[in-house]
Amino acid sequence: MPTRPDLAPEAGLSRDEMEPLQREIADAAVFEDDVRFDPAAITTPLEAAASADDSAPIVAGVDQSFLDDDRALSAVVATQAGEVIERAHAVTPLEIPYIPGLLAFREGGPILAALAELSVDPDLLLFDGSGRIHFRQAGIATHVGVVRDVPSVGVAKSLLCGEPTESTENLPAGTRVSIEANSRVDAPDGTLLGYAVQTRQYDSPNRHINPLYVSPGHRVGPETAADVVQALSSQYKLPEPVRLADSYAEEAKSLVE
DNA sequence: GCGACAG
DNA sequence: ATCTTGTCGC
Repeated sequence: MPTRPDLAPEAGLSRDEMEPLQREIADAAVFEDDVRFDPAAITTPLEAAASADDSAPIVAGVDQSFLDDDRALSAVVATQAGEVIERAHAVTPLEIPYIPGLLAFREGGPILAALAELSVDPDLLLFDGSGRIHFRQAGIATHVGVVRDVPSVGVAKSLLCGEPTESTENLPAGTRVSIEANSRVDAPDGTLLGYAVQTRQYDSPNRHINPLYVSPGHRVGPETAADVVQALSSQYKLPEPVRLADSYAEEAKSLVE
């Protein structure tokens, strides 16, 4: 499967050009497993401690922080068998504001720049944001996954669109609820877009934690996407590579001016 | 016109 | 996303 630099998310396009481009992305995307590694081999440090795998899949988390009103810092943290093997970041100017549905055009440039700084090549990319759970089935995880032709997963903290098939209030840890397409999504009603995944939950009856909204980016099906996120979320709500990218995005600010 | 809306 | 006080629970 080829990379698609021609479909890169460029800020500078008009809105009337962005949306058709997203439909092309969705057409090029593969929303089922097409990976060259064993998803079951993705582990957390503790589980992997026994064997310091050189052959374990490389999973990278990606996240952004902001320096000004007009510069983004994108951070990538690559992990293997639960250990950090490389970190990279890039600072680029922000060209457009945040618009729901068009996030990839705001943050895609910085992300591609940070990925270019990475020397290892990841087997799987985890993004802070949606994949197929998107109006045109082309969230930032899908867009970057297709452009780079790397398996990817979207991990969002809130739901952009789509409809949970049952209540997602106070789900027990380890459970998931289907998210299906509704009228706001460019797919037949009822299409499985992803899952609300409860990676952590409090024991107490009052306070509770909201689920993550996990969806295929590219070359990963919804079940595998949810499985991988659960496998990588041991101690905290967010999967470890995303959490690490989150804190590195903050930490790397001091390395800039 | 009104509501919904990742980061 | 970012800012920031207050509150809950272990």
